[in-house]
Amino acid sequence: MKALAEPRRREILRLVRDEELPAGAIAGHFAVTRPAISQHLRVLKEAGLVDERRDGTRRLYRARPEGLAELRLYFEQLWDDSLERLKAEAEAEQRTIDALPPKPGQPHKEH
Amino acid sequence: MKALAEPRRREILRLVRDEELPAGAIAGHFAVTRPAISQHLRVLKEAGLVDERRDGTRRLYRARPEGLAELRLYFEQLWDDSLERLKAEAEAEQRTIDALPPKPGQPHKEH
DNA sequence: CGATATTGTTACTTGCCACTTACGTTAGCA
DNA sequence: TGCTAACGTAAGTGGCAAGTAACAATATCG
Repeated sequence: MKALAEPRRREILRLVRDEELPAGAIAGHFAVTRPAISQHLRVLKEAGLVDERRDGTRRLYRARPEGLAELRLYFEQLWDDSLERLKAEAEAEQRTIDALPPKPGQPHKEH
Repeated sequence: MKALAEPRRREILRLVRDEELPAGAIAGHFAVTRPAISQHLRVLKEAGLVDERRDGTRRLYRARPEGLAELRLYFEQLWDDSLERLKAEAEAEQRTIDALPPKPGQPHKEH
């Protein structure tokens, strides 16, 4: 998640999304030095967002679809949970109201 | 996107995901001071991820589902494009192979 | 084996961000 | 009209992260 916070890393990820690219070619697309791109690639690799393959002295990078899918799932779950919980909570509250007619204060709802 | 990079902000967002909470109650869940939480809330508000509502001296915060949906859409698009492009590329390569039967070396796929 | 090319790694500097302390603001109440 | 409570805001500090320069590692070619 933190790996995607950096705009440059998102650009890199978009570059290697379709085709496998060597580190030098990736660095050629930006106005920063190769070491900077190399570090970005390491962050992306550790985050599971890109795959590295060695070919001679070069290293080819490509986006890892599973990593993207994982992030997508995270947001989907956050969103769906929001709807589900809202519904479940409304129902539970309704049951509480039905069960305790004269009680004025809600006992749970803690933190 | 950068707003979600901070773990504490993700926690805050999860807290106000279901129920509306005043700033003090939110700060009570963490070991940091209220001003820190206040700043986090401002970032989340500017990112369109939470809504603020004033009630007397208090300010109530709640997650904004549209903000989450937008982020989810971003990842979905990134993922879907990845699949589409991968398929299109595979088909294009297949056509290339079909078109040049006696050529020993692949013209593209440069390395 | 020596020379070159491609890349990663380390040490360092710079800039941003999270946090705290102190102060300002607004609403409710005696 | 004061007094308090619940916030936000401003200024300052510490730490992490991005970038650069110099160095190290590995493979290819003569």
